[in-house]
Formats: sequence, C-alpha cells, structure tokens
Amino acid sequence: MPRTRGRAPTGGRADALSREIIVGAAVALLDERGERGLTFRLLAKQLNTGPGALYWHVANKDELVALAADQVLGHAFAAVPRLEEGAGAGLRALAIAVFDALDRHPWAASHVTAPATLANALRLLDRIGTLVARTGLPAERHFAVSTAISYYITGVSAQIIAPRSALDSTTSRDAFLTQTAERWEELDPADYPFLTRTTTDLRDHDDRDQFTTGLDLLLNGLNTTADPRPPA
Amino acid sequence: MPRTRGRAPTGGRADALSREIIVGAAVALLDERGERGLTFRLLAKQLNTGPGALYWHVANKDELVALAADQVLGHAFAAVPRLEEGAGAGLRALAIAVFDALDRHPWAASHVTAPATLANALRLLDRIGTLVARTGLPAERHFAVSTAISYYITGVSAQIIAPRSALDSTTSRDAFLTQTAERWEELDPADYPFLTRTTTDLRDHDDRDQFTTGLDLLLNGLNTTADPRPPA
DNA sequence: ACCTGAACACCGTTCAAGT
DNA sequence: ACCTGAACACCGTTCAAGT
Repeated sequence: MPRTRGRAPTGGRADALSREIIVGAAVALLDERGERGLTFRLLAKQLNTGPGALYWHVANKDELVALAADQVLGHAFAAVPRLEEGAGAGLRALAIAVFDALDRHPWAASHVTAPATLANALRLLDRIGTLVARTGLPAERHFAVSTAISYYITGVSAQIIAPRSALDSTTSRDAFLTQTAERWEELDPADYPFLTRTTTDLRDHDDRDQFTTGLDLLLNGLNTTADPRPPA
Repeated sequence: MPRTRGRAPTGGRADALSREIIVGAAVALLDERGERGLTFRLLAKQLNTGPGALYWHVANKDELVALAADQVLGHAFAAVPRLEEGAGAGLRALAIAVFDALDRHPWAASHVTAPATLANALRLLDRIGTLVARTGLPAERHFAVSTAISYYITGVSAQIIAPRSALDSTTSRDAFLTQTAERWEELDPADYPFLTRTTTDLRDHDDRDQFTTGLDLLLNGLNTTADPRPPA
C-alpha cells in the first residue's frame, strides 16, 4: 500500500502517483466515456505517465474497476444521516442512497459485489447488519437477513441501472422503452398474456420507484417475520 | 434470422452455420473456459470456419453473450412444473429454478438483464406476471410487483453467483470465504460491530439458502400487501 | 521505491474476395 | 446468401532499464 509522498513540483502532473489518484482518475474517465472508454494507455496519458506505472499501484484492470466502483459506493454514506429513527427507515434510506449513488455512475452498478472485501462494501454491510440487529429478529437470522438486503440493494440496482450504460446516448431511455413496448405488443397474447397487456406500464414506469417497490416488499416481509402479529 | 439448411456432408463440421449452432457452441465454450475463454477466433475454429463468418449471424460479442445467457435462462423452464398450486408456491419454484440454472453456468448470471427483450427473459417475466395476477393484488400494481420479483431473481442470483466465476479453480469457494472471514476478524469492532461478530456465519453460509431467505422475505411482503389481514 | 515505454501476445471487427 | 481469412486498430500486461 504505497502512499503519496508530498510536495508539488511544477508543470504536468504535480504530485507523485498513488492508488487514490489513479482510482479517482479512473472514476472520472468511466463517468465520461463509459466502461469501454477506460484504458490503461489513456488513463496513463491523463496522469502524465506510462501504462506500466499504474501496475505498481493496482494489480490489474479488474481490481482498478472494482476499486472505482467501491469509491462510488462510498458516495452513498455522505447522503445518509448517521442515526435514523427506526431500523426500517434507516435501511430504506441507506438503500435509496446506494441506488442514487450508482444511478449517477451507471458503469459502477454491475461491479459492486458481495461478499464484501472492499472498504465501502464492508461499511455498507456492517451498517445494514447493525440496523437489522435493532429489529426484533432472533440473532441467528441477522446474517442471512442482512446479506439478503445487501444483495437486494446492489443486485437490483445493477439490474435496473446497468442497461442504461449500454445505450450510450445513441438511443435515449424513452426510445428504448417505446421500442421494447412495441415488441411486446407484437407478441401472441395466447403465449404472453401478461406482457401484451402491460406495455403502457413499461413505457411509463420510473426506475427509482421500481427499486423502492421491491425494497418495501422486502422490508415489509421483514416486519412480518420480526413480529408475527402486525399491529392492527 | 437465417436458418439451418439441411443435409450433412462429410467430415469437419457437417451442417451449415446458424445462429443456434453458434450460440450453442458459445455456451459450451463459456462453460469450459469462462467468460475470458470465449473468443471469436477460438469459437470459429471449433466450428471449422473463420471469425468473419460468425458476424453474419450475430451482431457482435455482446449480443452473442447475451444470447448465450438467455439460453441458460431457458433451462429453468424445463425444471419447473407448468401449473403450481398457489401463486406464491409457483413464484418460489420458478425463482429457484432460475437460480439453479444460473448456478450451473456462473458466467451467465451477470448477463441476464431487464427489461426483457430476449426470448427466455420474455417468457420469465410473463410467467411471473401471470402468477402475480392470481394474487389478490390490485391490477395497477401487477407490473411494478412482477418486475420487482424479476429483478430480485436475476439481480440477486447474479450477486451470489457471479463472484464464483471470478475465482477460477485457483482458489476454492471455501478458501475464499475463510480468507474473507479472517479479514473481517482483523477489523476494529468499534467501526465494524456487526461484521466482527458474524464471521462464522459467513464461513458456514449456503448460497442457495441466501437466495431463498431474501426471496421468502419478498414473497412474504407480497402476501401482507395482498391481504392486509393475514390468516390467524 | 517508483517510474518509463517499448514489446509481446493477444483481442473484436471489417471487408474485399470468393462460392 | 453465406463464408473466408487477411488486415486494421486496437487492447492488457510484462519487463528490462532507468532514477
């Protein structure tokens, strides 16, 4: 784990290289040009160095992208209050903060993975676990439930957000949905009874609402399990 | 959409090329050598042709991998009975069948995406929607709930399964979990109160149980919403 | 300890030319 | 209509050599 040394000389890139600097530049490049736009050559050029230099700080491209995604995940914590009234409300706020963070960096969504090994993924799971522990759930279920929630947050966010990073400005989201809706309309209602009558919902749906719908279902199920007799 | 013509000459690859043949060979190659082992050159060689030939049948590598993943998704339908007693049981069986199908082809998990455009993804969502429609849920919620379930199935499966395709036989799952557990143990309990006391759960957990835990939470929440007064 | 940049061993994709 | 295979324009990664 190398660290930045100090001082800033003059011209070009000032500081010495560091893992943080590299990851930061990678995030910027990914934001600008998408996953395929990130290249060791291009990244090196932007940092005024050669591609080989980067390999002293990161093992390979997979690690670099994973670190970049973890940095994006970290944005979520800034948006969420430290302590929340109830466990349910806290989990909901945390989940939505993660979704919003990934939504602003679509390339990152498919690269946050579990089980947690990177810094912010660790923080996230611990936060979830701590909130779950405040529920009435028996202790032996804490791990399974916490990871289930964590999987939902990152997995469903990836499903919802990742497709957006595929259609790079050539097609808009609206155009894509309209086109998909048309394909659904052309299906045989005998084979696809549900899809053929659901095309307007497809066209009009909001991604964030989709995320919270499933989230609330999940948290709802949590309450039921925690307290067998729901109030009134 | 070209189709296979007929007859089989002698020697080498017998039949004419077709999209189905190419996708089938791609699945085999992905199963054998993982995502990075799939190459147009290698695939072409196995089919006794040149790389350029493949481009007459598929647009590019992204499409090929998406088609391969969709074929794997199709395996799930073979494992699931046509009609299930209740909607809840049907959804559960369907979800687990998808998980198991993806579990046998880990590379595929991260490539099944929504909203559905490919054949088996369409079938899956329609099946889910049809089952959801049998619930007591108001019709205007069918789309949101169905896609939420669909997102859960594919998204959480991907989270759970995809990491496995990263550690290619060099490290076993057990070794990886043990190593991760050790990292958790070294964390400061003041910063990570949950993780530091949950390492044995991490080591002992079963992936499939993890999937069903969240699934049951979700379906549980569904029942609560569908019928405000749960029986007894 | 950290950086350089040429070189290696590949890729996906295109396209003129064939049948 | 479908296939061939050489060629183009890249990649990630390594590594001897520098400071």
